[in-house]
Amino acid sequence: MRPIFVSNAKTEMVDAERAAWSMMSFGREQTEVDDRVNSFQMKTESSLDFCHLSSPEHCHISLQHHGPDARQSYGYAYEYQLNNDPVSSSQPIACGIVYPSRPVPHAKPPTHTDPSAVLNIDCRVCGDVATGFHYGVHACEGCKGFFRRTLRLKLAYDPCDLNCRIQKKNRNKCQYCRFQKCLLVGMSHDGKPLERVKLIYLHDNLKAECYVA
Amino acid sequence: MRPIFVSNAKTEMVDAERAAWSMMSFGREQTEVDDRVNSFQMKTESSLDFCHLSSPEHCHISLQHHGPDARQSYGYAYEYQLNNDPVSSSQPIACGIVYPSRPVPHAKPPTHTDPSAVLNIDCRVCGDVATGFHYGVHACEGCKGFFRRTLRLKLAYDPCDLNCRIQKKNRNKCQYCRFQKCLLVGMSHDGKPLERVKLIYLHDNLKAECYVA
DNA sequence: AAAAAAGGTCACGAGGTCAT
DNA sequence: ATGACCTCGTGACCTTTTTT
Repeated sequence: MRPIFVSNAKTEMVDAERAAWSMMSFGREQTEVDDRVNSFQMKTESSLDFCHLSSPEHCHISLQHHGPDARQSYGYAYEYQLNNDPVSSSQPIACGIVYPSRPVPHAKPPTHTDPSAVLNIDCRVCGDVATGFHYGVHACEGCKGFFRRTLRLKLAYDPCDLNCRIQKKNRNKCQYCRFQKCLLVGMSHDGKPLERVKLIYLHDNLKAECYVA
Repeated sequence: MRPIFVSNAKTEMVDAERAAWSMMSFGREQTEVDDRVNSFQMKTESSLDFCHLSSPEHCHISLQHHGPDARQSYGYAYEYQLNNDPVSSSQPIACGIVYPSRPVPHAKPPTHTDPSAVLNIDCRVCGDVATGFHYGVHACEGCKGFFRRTLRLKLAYDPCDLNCRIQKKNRNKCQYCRFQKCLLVGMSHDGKPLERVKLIYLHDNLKAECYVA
């Protein structure tokens, strides 16, 4: 767990009015990294723009390379903290994923059927493996389809006040609570819940997509 | 029943922590095979990674091709044994299905209503023809319905300590032992017992999905 | 042109039905 | 009570549209 500092990264605010970012401290959770990632760490070890976040939360970042040898998973997790107070410390925030913004040339593009290409990030609704950023949040194919069907067919489910915990193995047990969870984590048909999402370009082909969870 | 050995297969552990596989011996139950399958047998006639299995059981593997002529069923059953002890012998385990990892283009996938497409797999409870993967195991319509009713109506059966052998022709004779058998082979209301599933890549487009039941 | 996300498809299995 | 048959929600996989 060697803490590093990231700064001077090129950032793109998805919702500039609301968010501003503060100093981040990273804690590496995994020891194995490849050369490119090490160099990324070298280059980014400086200081980020300050930002505010309405509801700071714990944060995980997962790194992934889709290089020529993508079959060896490079995924590993970061934790970092942002401060609402630009000067002082320690309210942890946001959750996201870091991945190359575009694949290395000659690298086989990852496909759905290629197990090595799976994002190392969980579906925010049920915890299954997320296949992408769907309706504003990282979600698995199941929750993506469920949300799409619900809106498209204007489905209404039997109300439930048990606030069921939605997990992969039981996500089909309570449609009402599953849909509530979809809304809770920010799924929206009108595009990304922009005020919660922010992109950080950490390195040439490494991009962080962070959001408040 | 010509026994073959499979090894050096690329494996993907669904639950790497739990399972490790041992030497497998296959016994062909059907004599008619097409060229591709013969070549598969040639190529894979070597030795598998060793593994442990918590509860070894009898095992069936069914091969299936979804080739251009998928309407002719290529399904046939394998029996094989795995050993917990990598060196010596004979505790049979696991049950699975082998199929191409991706369908051949233009091949019509088999459908439910197509009689030729019926899985050549036995119900793990009574040995009748399985109609699918129900409650986590391959089961016939009868045992599927029986298990569903038992849970849904919370039925309790007269205890029996005879450990009755459940077969198609006598499966309705002892409800208690039938339900015990359902549980024994791993039937579960919570969906597939995923932690028990393992994929083995036997050949380019042949994949085995094995589970301990 | 390429990547990502939205949207469509359909085999599959859970659960219901009802003649037996 | 059983089980053959049925309906329908699900989600893996695919195509289309949008974004970069």
